[in-house]
Amino acid sequence: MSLSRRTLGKALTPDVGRGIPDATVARLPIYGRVLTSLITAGNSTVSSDHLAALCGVSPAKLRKDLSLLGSYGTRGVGYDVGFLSAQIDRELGLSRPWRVVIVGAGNLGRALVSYRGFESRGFEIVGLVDSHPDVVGTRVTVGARELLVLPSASLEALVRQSHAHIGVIVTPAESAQAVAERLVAAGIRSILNFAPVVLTVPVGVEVRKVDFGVELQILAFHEQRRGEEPMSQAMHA
Amino acid sequence: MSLSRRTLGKALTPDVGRGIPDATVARLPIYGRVLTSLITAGNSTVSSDHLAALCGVSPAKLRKDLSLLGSYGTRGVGYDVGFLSAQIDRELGLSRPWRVVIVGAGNLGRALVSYRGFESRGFEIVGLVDSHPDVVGTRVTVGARELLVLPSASLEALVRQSHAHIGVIVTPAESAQAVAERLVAAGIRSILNFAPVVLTVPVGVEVRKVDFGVELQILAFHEQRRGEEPMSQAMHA
DNA sequence: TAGATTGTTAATCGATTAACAATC
DNA sequence: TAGATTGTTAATCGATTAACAATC
Repeated sequence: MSLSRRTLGKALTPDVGRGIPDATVARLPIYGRVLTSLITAGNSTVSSDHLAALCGVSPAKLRKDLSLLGSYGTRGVGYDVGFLSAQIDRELGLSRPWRVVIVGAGNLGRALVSYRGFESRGFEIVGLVDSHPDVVGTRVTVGARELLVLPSASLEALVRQSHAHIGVIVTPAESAQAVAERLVAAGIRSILNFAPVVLTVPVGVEVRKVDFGVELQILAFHEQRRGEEPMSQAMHA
Repeated sequence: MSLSRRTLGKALTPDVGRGIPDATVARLPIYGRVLTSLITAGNSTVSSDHLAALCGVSPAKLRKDLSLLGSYGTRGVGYDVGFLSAQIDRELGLSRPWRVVIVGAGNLGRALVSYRGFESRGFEIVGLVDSHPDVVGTRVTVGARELLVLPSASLEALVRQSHAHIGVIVTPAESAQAVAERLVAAGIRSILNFAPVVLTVPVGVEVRKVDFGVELQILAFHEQRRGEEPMSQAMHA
């Protein structure tokens, strides 16, 4: 009973499976975005040195990461940006649409709805719910479309009818766990959690967490550490 | 991450000679938040098993992490939640106030301003700027206070006069790099970047990045992988 | 003492890096 | 060919884990 349920699942499998390491997966979206901007800029090929610099990683790491997807480069030449971009998108699953439900229409929820990066990457926001009567029934514009804020009670129906894949929790901390349970019960197995709580979910459900407070605290830590140490080299504005 | 092996022979200061590992630092805010909720709930002590379960990590990892801060537990008993919480806050630098400037007063910028988790953790938002004439001059409420949206031109003055430590960039991708450069020139050395771009900053400036798109793409990856594998191994609840 | 739980060790696992042979 | 750059190797580094002696 002391162990979290989540940690139990991965013990016995003899990893012959050729999965991409998590650290690499976490970098693929960055490579993808930079490649997109290179395509827009009209480049046709790019070397690992150049791409790595644009992505803020070392060339060795970049080549290692890309080699895990396959041999998509040309020695002496570099990578075809369009082709590589397509391979990364395919690997990440961006070549098919993913339907997203957003729970919570506060400031942050509305900011997410109007965030252009979703639609442009193939994510479709199929619904937005909120429990606050003042907010229910109002509209939020998403690009060309308009989204109606639905009452909290219709969450399950929304998930089922839209066949949503991903639930985004943007509620206060107090309601997040209950929302997560309702999402899972309705069939959702991927959750993006913005509430400052650790969610407990059944094995097989994937939760990712975004917490501005945590990021700020880590910055504060480094700021403090810097103040403690005598300034060495560094700094040239 | 320069490391200075300097011996300030203080009895109560734990041996932090080579610094807390990044992976541990990233978890400290989570431990801190859970401890805060335990304090609120009236608990006085907690075991590593229990705390680990609440934080979603393994007990071994938790004890290892905490042992890097010092020996703050009692064998056979556990940890005093108040004391441990204070040690983590001190380690993270939360026992002193940090002043934050927010650049960009769009949906997301305003969501951040009204995010309670900042003030409650000792961060003070000292200013909010935006380049859009329609937005400049409007007000945003932060808890009890009200924040006036300042014009972009006053960014440098704001940073200097408030002695801000941290800059938060919530602008569109196009303007983010320019804003970063202005922040750094004005003396900021810690940046939290919400714009979907990789920022280039001088050595000594710390940048952390939050990107919802990246998180969603990683979820999509796992969702796809799950669909591909005929759940043979991998899953047993 | 007997039971509980920490702090630490040593082994393992995974990720990063430098170097270079392969090859365009 | 000569120069450029990938893909891969092997070494290193860092993080995780299981186990248990220390000790409350």
